[in-house]
Amino acid sequence: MQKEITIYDLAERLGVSATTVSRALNDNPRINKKTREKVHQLAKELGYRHNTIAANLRKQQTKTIGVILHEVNSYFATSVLAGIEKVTTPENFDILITHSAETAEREKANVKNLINKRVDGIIVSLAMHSHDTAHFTPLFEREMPLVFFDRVLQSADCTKVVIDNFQGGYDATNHLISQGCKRIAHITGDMDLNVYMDRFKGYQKALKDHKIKFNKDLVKVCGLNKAETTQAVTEMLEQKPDAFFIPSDFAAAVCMEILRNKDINIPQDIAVFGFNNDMLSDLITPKLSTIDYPGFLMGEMAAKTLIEQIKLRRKNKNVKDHTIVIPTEIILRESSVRKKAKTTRPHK
Amino acid sequence: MQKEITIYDLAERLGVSATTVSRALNDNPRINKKTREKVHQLAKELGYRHNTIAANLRKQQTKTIGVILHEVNSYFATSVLAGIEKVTTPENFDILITHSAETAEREKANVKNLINKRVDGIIVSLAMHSHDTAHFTPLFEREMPLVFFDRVLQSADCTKVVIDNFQGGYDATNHLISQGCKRIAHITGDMDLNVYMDRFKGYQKALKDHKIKFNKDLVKVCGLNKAETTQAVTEMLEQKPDAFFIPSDFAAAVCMEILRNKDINIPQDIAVFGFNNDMLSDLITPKLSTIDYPGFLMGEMAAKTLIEQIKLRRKNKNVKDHTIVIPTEIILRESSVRKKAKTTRPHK
DNA sequence: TTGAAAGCGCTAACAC
DNA sequence: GTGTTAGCGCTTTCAA
Repeated sequence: MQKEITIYDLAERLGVSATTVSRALNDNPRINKKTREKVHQLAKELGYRHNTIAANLRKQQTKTIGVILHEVNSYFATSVLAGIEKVTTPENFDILITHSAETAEREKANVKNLINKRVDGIIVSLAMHSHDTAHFTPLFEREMPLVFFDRVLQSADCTKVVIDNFQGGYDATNHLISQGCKRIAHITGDMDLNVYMDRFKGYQKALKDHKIKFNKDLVKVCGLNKAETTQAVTEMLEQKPDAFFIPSDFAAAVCMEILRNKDINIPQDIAVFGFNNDMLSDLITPKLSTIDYPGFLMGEMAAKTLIEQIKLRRKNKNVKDHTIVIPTEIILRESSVRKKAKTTRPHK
Repeated sequence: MQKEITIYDLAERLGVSATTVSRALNDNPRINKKTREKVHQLAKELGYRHNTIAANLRKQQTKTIGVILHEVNSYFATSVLAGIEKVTTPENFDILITHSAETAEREKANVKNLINKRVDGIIVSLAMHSHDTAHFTPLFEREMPLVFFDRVLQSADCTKVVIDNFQGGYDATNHLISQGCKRIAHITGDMDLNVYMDRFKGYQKALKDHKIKFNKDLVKVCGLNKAETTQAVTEMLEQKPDAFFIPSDFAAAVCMEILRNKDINIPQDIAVFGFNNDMLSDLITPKLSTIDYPGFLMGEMAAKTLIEQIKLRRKNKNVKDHTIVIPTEIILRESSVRKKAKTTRPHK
């Protein structure tokens, strides 16, 4: 390609200095209105494009927020992203999305990449398999503005945005019990992650509150993908459960398919309860009861807090860490409601 | 934060020049092995991080590919992304994902942003509403390596990766006819887009080949989101169709829900046919017949071609534009198969 | 209101 | 095998 036009090219043609051009382009108020217009005019004519790279290098800031997601392929992920965008766009921050495909290795590479790219701050949800979290220490050392959301680092001293997973697990289980379920199977994800651990605790608490003895044979941990869920559900059926509480709508849908193939009636024979209120929970038959997961709101809160941090940091002020807990909401649909009138609610 | 370590800091401490440090860090072969090791060692100790921005400015290349998607929230989109990543990762290209949320305005802003960020090339699928495509001309002027995929600019002289939408539309319609359907409703998206136009042409051709007269009352264009699809389907029912060919799995699923609510039997009363082979097509009941859309392969091809272009361009060689057509595959499931044994296939 | 000069951190041409 | 020097394109003092 022909070389890109620079501010020097503009300056030369207009007989002014590059400084003036730069100021004019940035609408600096102390530039003469006429000069400014001339500059803008010529810039447009010649197809000048601001070189973000050069500006970033000079300004030592990128106005970019790195986002590390564990996966991108879900309604939840896109909701979070939308929530983040809602607050970054008006603030003129760009976002750089990376995903770790649930592996610690990729997560590590992403952290490194984002540091090298000198993002101004990072929003992260942990990968399923990232037990060794040493790769985050460079961020702490740099005092990089950092917000964990959803799947958070329990130990770390940093800002977190989470939903009340305990309450969600409790509500789901409590509801299943109210429908007469007594052998509630719980197929869930890695308990090292706060989200699954807390939901599990909620499950246990609800059982306890209803004097149902906890039975560890009814609990199974797996990757919650199609293959592993299929296996877990199939094995679990030997325990003769009368309900499945699977805190992932996708995995719950997989479970429902298996039950259907075996001509098991949902919810009469076995009730099913998911988690997330994903798009598909409202499209499958019977519709899936679930816990609404306000991804948009989480993204919004995370971005808002992060930008605050970034601004404080620029002023060299101290950031105080805190945890934001977002309430959940139970969504009752056909897959779990045995009694009374159906209480169906549309997907938001 | 404390300032980041630079190659000058390393150079000073080691009593060598910055050049040497730079070379050592980049594993330049003409650097002494011992020197290289010392540099790497100290870099690690001090937590040195390569400054991508500075390097990019200097090298006049970013090793980054911009991707403009019309939306991110689909199995197709993530498949494409995965396909792109498969080829960019080994080539050490980063990808910068933007989405236009189906609006021309956002698309325009994204193009501008990617130019300002000086990406080395761009892969784009058009937004539904981007009729005015003037915002792409800066890319052509710059001879920016550019590949359109899926939703392409019909007019433009550039490389395109598409699937055989005509064949897909033909196969779907042909199949429905073979199942005895005669009044096949077609609810589809903006016909200015090649994808919908070509599927529509395939639909027409199949009708013609079976001597079924084309009836324009059975065709409706809408946004294919939940609200618009609901309205379109509801209105269409007045035409008493015996099949719906809706070239979007999501919209087809919405349609099926409406039919279910009206106690219309699928496929006996009305058959339904989608497009894309999305995740959900295999999870809903009855399972949705559809056309497999090889997103992963498309992403792969697009990225491969783009990187070729980028490399040619660096050598100042000419790029010749071409169109790559990827074949589709019909997936027959319960929603459309009335006769014979069920031919169900799992989602890939 | 404008300009000169310096520098962000890196790489590469050229010299030795 | 290593160093000197210049420069990528921009912003920002400081001075006028």
